[in-house]
Amino acid sequence: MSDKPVDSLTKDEARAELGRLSDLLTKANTAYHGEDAPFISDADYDAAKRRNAAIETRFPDLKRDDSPTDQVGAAPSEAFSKVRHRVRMMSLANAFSEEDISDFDRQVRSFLGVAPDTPLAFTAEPKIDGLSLSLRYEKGKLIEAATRGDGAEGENVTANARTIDDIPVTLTGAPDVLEVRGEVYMSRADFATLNDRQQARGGKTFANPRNAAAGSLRQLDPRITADRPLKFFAYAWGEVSEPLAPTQSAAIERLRDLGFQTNPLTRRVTTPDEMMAHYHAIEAQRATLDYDIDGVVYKVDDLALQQRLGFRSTTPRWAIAHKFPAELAWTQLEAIDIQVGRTGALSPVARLAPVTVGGVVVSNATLHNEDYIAGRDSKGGEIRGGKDIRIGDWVQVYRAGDVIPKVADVDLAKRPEGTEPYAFPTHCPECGSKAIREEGDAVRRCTGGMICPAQAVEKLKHFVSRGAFDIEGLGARQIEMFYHDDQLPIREPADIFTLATRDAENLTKLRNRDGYGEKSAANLFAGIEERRQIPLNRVIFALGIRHVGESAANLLARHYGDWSSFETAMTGATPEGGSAWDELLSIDGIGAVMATSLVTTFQQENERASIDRLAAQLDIQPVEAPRTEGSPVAGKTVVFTGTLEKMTRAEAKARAEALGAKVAGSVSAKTDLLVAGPGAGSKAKKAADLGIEMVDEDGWLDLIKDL
DNA sequence: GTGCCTCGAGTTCC
DNA sequence: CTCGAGGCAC
Repeated sequence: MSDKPVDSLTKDEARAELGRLSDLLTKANTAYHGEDAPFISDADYDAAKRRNAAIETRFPDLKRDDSPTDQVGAAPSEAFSKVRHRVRMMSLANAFSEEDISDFDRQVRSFLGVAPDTPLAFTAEPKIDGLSLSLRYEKGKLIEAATRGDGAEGENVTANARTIDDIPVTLTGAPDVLEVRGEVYMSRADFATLNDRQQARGGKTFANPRNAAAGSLRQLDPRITADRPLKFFAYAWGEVSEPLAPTQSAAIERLRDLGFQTNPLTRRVTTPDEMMAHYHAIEAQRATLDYDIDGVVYKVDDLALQQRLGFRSTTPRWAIAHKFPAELAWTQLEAIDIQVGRTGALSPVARLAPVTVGGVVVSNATLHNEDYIAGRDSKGGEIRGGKDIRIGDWVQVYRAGDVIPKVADVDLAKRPEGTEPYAFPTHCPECGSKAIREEGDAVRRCTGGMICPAQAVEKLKHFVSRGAFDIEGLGARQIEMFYHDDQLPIREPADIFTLATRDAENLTKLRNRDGYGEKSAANLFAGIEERRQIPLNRVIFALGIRHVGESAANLLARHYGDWSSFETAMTGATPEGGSAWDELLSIDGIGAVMATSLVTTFQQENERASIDRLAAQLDIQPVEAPRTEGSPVAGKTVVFTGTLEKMTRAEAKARAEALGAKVAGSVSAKTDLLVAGPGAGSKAKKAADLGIEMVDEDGWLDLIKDL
């Protein structure tokens, strides 16, 4: 790229350079998105893009049809290809107190049926404050490295991972398939040196070692990553073709033997007291370590037990992270703003004088709700000793779980004179409708419904969000823009699917707008078109009905199967009762509150009409109950009774559900199978009366043994 | 009725 | 990530 100042370019030079820049940026984009090695750095990419824009501003008539300025979503941060994890990368549940730790020990024992006095081993290791990485080795060769991402899908950073010294490129004596997981981090000393160097060069400095490690790993140019002093500790694994060892501690040793760095402060402990002792020992060393840690992780040592314990929706039952107390900071509360959510909830947000806490500058913090500001909890009890929060107050903030800033305390001694308790608004700041608090509800909600623009926009954002329609090129920012657009508005979900038709009829085309070009407009329309065909569960979730999230939407979709059955059921049911209502409540996981929310939504004329307009635009795919391949209990209703000797209730239930069965608590005509252990009483008798199939615990295990 | 366990909703920062 | 609420087992 030429260095000649934009101001002094002749028109011919400008035309030629726009061509070169367009070519360069297009190639760079392709390289980022595809398999090719990226060939220019973040900084060069940005510089080229800025120069391109500057030239276009000076010579608007030279702007090309394929101008890189119009390529929406080509930001470098979206540049890595996606990798689906074959074994999910879970997060960990957190513990903050000794009590949480003994709860964890108790829960594990009760799930497994291990008596309190029987020793149960755990590993305890420091929790490194970096970013997790999964390394896939096949036949001893590193073939792929991926970040955690959302746990299911991460980013491919293989080229960058290869440059890290602690990550072996080949392994000897490893299983054919081995996914090693661990933490990429930067030592404190290296972080300080890097920041000095960056500063000297006029580059950007990082707020903390964690950000520096994250920023370095996600460089588009692996040569930059190679230049950054990243390190890696291995502490877990994903897919393996053969077991590494019978225990967690032995598996970690095996990883060390294979050539990985493992943390030297890892210990084996057997009681909550020992866990606490090791926690305090590590905490005492924290300041002298050369890397940041934010707690201690405990894992059940025996891998067979880990497998029995299994997973909750996002976390394993066999591990927990014991976090160090959060860092605190004092600052002044400048204002309280009210945000309106998609359900109309009025949420107060604290605007703070910027303050550094936990290595990050914080200027906003959540204030939860009315009661939290007033110093009351939801049951009318006191929090912060009953101290209320006022504008102008000095407040103590911390980052809960090291992420979300919260206001913890108020310094009454520094309270300015003449302050008043904060008067929570009784009307929606966005639409002026009355905001009311229902009996027993902690939040105040705007009653404006679809009239309220804030609610409408938030609902639309939810509609296009990840678990819902997830339309490429139509994110929160675009929704905001289209909602306020007079030429081509999106005011309700159905409008999204008429966008292309309306654009075709309009005089001002989307492709001629700021921020859009021929290509990006076409991409958006294609992205929308792609989602016209969509599974029922996503549609139900996308509607954004209160209390109906992803999980409830799945249950409903599975139960009703197709859109017309679902809609007929929702419009036919009334909270007063009747067969449609009873059927709704019979779904495991759907209670009266969810049912009422669903039914009242479909009863409101305007909501109903809006939903109908949407459905008319879509090709909604039916959802089949998950056919668990070859499972003899798929779709069956199973009841466990009596004493189970080889597994606990919770375990039996989790296992049965994983095989597609529904587990009920009591025997009824709908029960398909009763698993009766010794001491089975009335349930066994009732099952016999109803002629329901019965097996004992061994019979059950035999039934599912091949799965 | 009480006490788990999960899910849903709202939120921050880079 | 956290809090509150919903659902369900005991």
